[in-house]
Amino acid sequence: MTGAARTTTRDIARAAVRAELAQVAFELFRREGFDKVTLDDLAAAAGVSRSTFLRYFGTKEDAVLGAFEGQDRKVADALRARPADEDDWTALRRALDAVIGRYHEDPAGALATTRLVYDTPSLCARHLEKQHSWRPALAEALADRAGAGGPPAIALAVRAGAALGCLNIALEYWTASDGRLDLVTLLDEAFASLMG
Amino acid sequence: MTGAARTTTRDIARAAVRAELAQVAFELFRREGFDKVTLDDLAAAAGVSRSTFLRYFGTKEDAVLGAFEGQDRKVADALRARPADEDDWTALRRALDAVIGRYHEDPAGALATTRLVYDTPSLCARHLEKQHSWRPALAEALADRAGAGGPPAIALAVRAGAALGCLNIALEYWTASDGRLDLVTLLDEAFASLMG
DNA sequence: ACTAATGTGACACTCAGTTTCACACTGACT
DNA sequence: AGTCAGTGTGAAACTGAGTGTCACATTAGT
Repeated sequence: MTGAARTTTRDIARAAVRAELAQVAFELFRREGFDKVTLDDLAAAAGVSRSTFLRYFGTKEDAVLGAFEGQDRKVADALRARPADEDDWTALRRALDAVIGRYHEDPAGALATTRLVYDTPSLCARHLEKQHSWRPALAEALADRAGAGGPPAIALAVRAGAALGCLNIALEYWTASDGRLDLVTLLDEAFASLMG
Repeated sequence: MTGAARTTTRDIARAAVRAELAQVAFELFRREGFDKVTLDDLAAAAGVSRSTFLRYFGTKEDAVLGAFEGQDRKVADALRARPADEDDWTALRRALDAVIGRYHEDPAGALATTRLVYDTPSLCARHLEKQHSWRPALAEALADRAGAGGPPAIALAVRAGAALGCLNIALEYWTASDGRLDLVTLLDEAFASLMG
């Protein structure tokens, strides 16, 4: 039974190749535009075959959106780590800090990625689709925090969804300002707009 | 100059054909599953050529999602029609009544459509993408209501987004309950969860 | 009745994504 | 050392969505 999820040397090499491919793809997309670049172009630029490229990323979009992978779990974990007596809104707001860290570490890269995603319809669509699954994950984390006897499930879903909406809108404004506005401030403002 | 947007006899015929094609497509999708049905199947079933089908609906998805077309404008108009002194949340909640009317008129059909969209990934993605453009439209309507000196744009965007989130979640729970739960109640509950 | 605009079908084409097969490499076991 | 299974890669054929072009028919306007 070798099926256990052990991290082997091979996995590390795989991850490195994957990162390299994503990098090459991203630069090509930025230079030529996502839609103008074909899978053949990508494969040629990366020095692999079309087959190989598609084995690393099931779709062209995933070569870009892989950057966002695992963020849902990160936020959900951060949410579960918040003190149990904290109200949902504060906990959600704090949990989102786990995600916006990225944007402070590499603002230029994050800005470029966000731009590419926002103004490429197919990327935007896929991104929304993936984010759609974040909401149930956050709602579940909220339920874990609240334990039995907390608010009904629909309330938790609404709050999780609203928090994610705040994140998206804050990112939108941040991107529109070329990263000049402060993301933390924007996110706080967004959350504040939900009240009253 | 015949370019003016006059409704001609042709337009009426076109709309009828469009509705007919959508109907045929919908039944085929429900019976066989969206992904199993090819454009050729659709064309054959509808008795037109593949070209013609694609002229009526730019994509396979649009044959289903055309049912939702114009809802954004309907909600935005309803929003603008609300009294100016009403608070944003109440106005948004009331404006959404313009949309859920459909679900009361033909619950079975609405349920079937919603189901099909929700559990077909490509349809779900396109739907989310289209709904994405509703938010700015609603935010603009809120801005019109508030006039100058109202809340900042980001606040209106957040509220519009949250309201749409409520709609989606209410619809989700309604669908999950096979239409047995009351949609209006669900929507009220959703809005209530935003407060406190 | 003539003409111009428009709807339709046929066809060729590009590209994404799937599947299949063959080949090369690596690591383990004898 | 030599076989053997597992795995990554490349080549190729295939399906299906969507685009573009062209010819033909129908219909509206004069």
